[in-house]
Amino acid sequence: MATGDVDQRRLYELLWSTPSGPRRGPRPTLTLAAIARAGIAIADADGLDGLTMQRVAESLDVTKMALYRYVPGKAELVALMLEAAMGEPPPPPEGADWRGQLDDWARQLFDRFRRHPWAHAATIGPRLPGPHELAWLERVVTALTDTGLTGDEQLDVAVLLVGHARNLAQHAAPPTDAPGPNQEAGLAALLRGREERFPALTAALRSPRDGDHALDFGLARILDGIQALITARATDAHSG
Amino acid sequence: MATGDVDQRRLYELLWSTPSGPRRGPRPTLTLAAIARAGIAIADADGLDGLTMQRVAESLDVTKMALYRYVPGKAELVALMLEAAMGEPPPPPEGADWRGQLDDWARQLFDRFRRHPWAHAATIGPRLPGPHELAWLERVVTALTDTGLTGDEQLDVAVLLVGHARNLAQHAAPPTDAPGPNQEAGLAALLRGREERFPALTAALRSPRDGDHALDFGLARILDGIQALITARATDAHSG
DNA sequence: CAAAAACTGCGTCCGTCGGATACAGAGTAC
DNA sequence: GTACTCTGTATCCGACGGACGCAGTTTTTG
Repeated sequence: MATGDVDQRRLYELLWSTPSGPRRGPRPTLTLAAIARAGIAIADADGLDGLTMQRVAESLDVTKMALYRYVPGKAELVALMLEAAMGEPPPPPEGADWRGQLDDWARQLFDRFRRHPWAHAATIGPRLPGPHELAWLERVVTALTDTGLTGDEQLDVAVLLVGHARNLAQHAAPPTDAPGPNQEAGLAALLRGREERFPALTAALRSPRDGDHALDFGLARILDGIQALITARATDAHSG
Repeated sequence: MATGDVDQRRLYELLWSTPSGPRRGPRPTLTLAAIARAGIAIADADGLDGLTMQRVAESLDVTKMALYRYVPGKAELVALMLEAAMGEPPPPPEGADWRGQLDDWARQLFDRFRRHPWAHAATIGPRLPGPHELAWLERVVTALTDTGLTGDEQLDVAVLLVGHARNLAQHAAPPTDAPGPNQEAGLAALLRGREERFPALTAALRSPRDGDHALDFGLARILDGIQALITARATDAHSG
């Protein structure tokens, strides 16, 4: 990853254009989808640092330079991989209210991020979103329609939720991983011998630990906060 | 950034060891702090991709390889930069309750992340935290002592807040930047001509936009949610 | 049916980056 | 003063992203 420059115009066409009509010349041996799939497999295993044009090409039985006929560069390849890895958003659970919908939505997104650890790094900074990404966003706003929240607030909720899901995916190990030593074990080791410097942390770690509930905890607090706002809005509207 | 391997033992010594006693040989011309400072200046300007050992060395009037006498590699340099860039946590505002303390804490952290956009990428995945990072954590847990939350929950609150501050720093432009076109302007342009595909998003963007309040909004919801939990706990304790 | 046009895949080359290694000189302890 | 140790440096290497131009193949046009 030493390429920070993205060809915005070409990336837009790659993300949003429909398959074009009849072309001249020999027919391509590869497809964008296949290239993205190959890249995802490599990045899932070895991260974005392990993702090289060379390896992608090898896994497709092509030369490295052949890829550049399809993709302008590595940055755009990662963007395509991200769009493919996120995929279509799942349908909202039937009969669920806004809270049930958002809860499910956040957990599904968390799962996507956990399955593709490189996705976190790939979603830093301003980006050109793809159709799938916008479809995920659309789901949140749809769930919040008729709750009394303004459009701004609906988008802010989306930002808040996607941030939480993404952040917690980095703390959690990928699903295939063995249990292994978690973050807090290392924290406890670090604190040993420094108890008087970090007394509150030491005390917090002394209490009984039962599994990792950070996703659930944060999600519950966020949804509680949103619920309080919606309730307040409804009360205002009725009384005003 | 093509170095994902970190020498954990040496990094621990670099982050946590005190300056050692008298040494033999010629005295070093550089200090770890000066190197980290130089790296921060470069990364602030051009990001982690613009940060090369060569450039850091040049800005210190040394050869590239001289840096490796102080730092095992680039990954460890970034870790040191992060520790220096975050700095000591600010003192809690006087007389503030837990909510006031956490609100101020989150905004201060947000500010640090906004000033150093590369810090987001530098904090992905499991890491060895430095003294400053643990001191920031300690502040949160201290603020939540005697609120009735368990140690687990106090840590979960910290994860939740740091995630929000960090996530929103990436949406906001660095403080020195001109206003410029924000994210939502690009979103509106993307939606043009696709209104029937993303009806809810289109509607949300049609409502009046007045500035970017995503940080405030999310922070308020999170703190509301925590407050609700604390209140419920207190009620349980009194009635049980 | 022939020829031009367009597009694909590939071989070669280059600049840059992170890092290993070995060496010469400088400063300190005995 | 002498031996030892640590510093800064010069040189070298492999890997990577990407530019460029060539040859072959397929479709369109006369």
